[in-house]
Amino acid sequence: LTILDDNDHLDNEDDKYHTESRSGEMGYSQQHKAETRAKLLRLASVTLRKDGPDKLGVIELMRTAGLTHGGFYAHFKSREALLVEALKMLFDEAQQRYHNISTGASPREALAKFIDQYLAPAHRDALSPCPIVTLNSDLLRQPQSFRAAYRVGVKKLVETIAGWTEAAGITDDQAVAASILADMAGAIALSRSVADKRLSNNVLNATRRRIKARLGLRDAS
Amino acid sequence: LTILDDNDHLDNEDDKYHTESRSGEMGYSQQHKAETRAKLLRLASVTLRKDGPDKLGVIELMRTAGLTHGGFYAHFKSREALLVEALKMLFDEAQQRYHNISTGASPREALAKFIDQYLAPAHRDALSPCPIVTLNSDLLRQPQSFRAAYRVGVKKLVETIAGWTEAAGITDDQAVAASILADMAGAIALSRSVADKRLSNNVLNATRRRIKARLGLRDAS
DNA sequence: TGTACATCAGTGAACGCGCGTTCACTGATGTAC
DNA sequence: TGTACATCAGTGAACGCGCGTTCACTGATGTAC
Repeated sequence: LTILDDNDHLDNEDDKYHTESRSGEMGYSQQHKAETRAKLLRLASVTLRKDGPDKLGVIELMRTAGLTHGGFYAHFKSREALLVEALKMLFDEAQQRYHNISTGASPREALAKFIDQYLAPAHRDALSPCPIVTLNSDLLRQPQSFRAAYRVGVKKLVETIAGWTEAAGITDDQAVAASILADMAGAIALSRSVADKRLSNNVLNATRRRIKARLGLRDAS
Repeated sequence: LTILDDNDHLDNEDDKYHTESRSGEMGYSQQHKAETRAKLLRLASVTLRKDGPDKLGVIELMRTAGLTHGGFYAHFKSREALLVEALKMLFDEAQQRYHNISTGASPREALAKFIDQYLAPAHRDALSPCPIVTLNSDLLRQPQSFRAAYRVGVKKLVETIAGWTEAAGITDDQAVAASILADMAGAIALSRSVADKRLSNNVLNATRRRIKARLGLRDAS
């Protein structure tokens, strides 16, 4: 009878699955559609981050997802709509990383961790997860819809950082938070365009120490 | 006879023009070819700066120059070669602007002028003449030839700034010069992605004051 | 000076290719009875 | 439970378009005699 209980349990879960996913629609389930859309967005955001907005193609995306290109328009109004959604996803992911950094940490710890991670050589050498680093030059070349989403994303990130500095009793000035982000993003960008590794590392180190000193944070190295 | 003198003068200029321009070649003059090439590069560098590397097209470029697309290959080996040349031109122009800033000015004056101009709201609101601002996100997406030229260009700019700080008796550390450039380029990029004009201006002002304080320069505002 | 010839920047058709979008369709999966 | 029907995500041919590059050519401008 324990087995039966188990079976019941599984049946219940299946029922739950079906009622939640099939909604009142026919044909493919809404969950299935949502999963496909999520998959497309996930793939699109990777391409957007890696190759930029101009290289994000509908046909290539669908092929990567194992689908044919015509089906794209069941999920997105246009390529531009996809671009905006993918960009929002990149900013949401950044916001999530900020959230993870600050969870269980004091504001000062969060700031220090954030700065250390951002200005680590590993960040320079990898595909940056930060949309500001990967996409700042694209801002003025893209349509208004893209710019608007970008600006909303930056605003939220700045507010999160300003929240930390305020909670740490340093300052509630958003311009300080914004210029820290600007300074760090610029440092990553420039460290990438310096061939000399020693000089490149020095740029990151100098920036890290300077920002931390400015905020009254201790620097380990 | 004054008229004759004038005519002689014109004739002489024509002769000069012909001997200088026709060189030893036949058909079109070398000067004519060089002028066309220069025109193409000038137009290409504007497009590169404005619309980015991916939007710089051979056919569109030739049409803008009033030529047909086939003739392109008399001047450049490939689109990629054009891209690299156009990029070099942008960096050369930047280097020229740096030179103009420092002519007839003390190192400290040059630094102050440079910082003030770079972080002016006018820079944020215009198409940036600085290749770092306009192209930093493109670096990792473009071919090696592009990256190499970009890195050479940045290196020269950093050396020029380091030359100023050294001559001013501040520091001979290139990492300081590089991180100033990074800070400023980042500030312009971020000020553009902040919708709130007041906050955007504050980012620029905060960055300017901070950099000047760091270098021991007086700030007018 | 005048004429024959050589050069080569520029022309424009053609190449193979990829793009975003549309649209008539198919077929797996749901509901209704 | 079994069967008829409806839905709609996904298919794939087709659309007009633009891309970078090649190539046989043209014709303006030079040199040679």
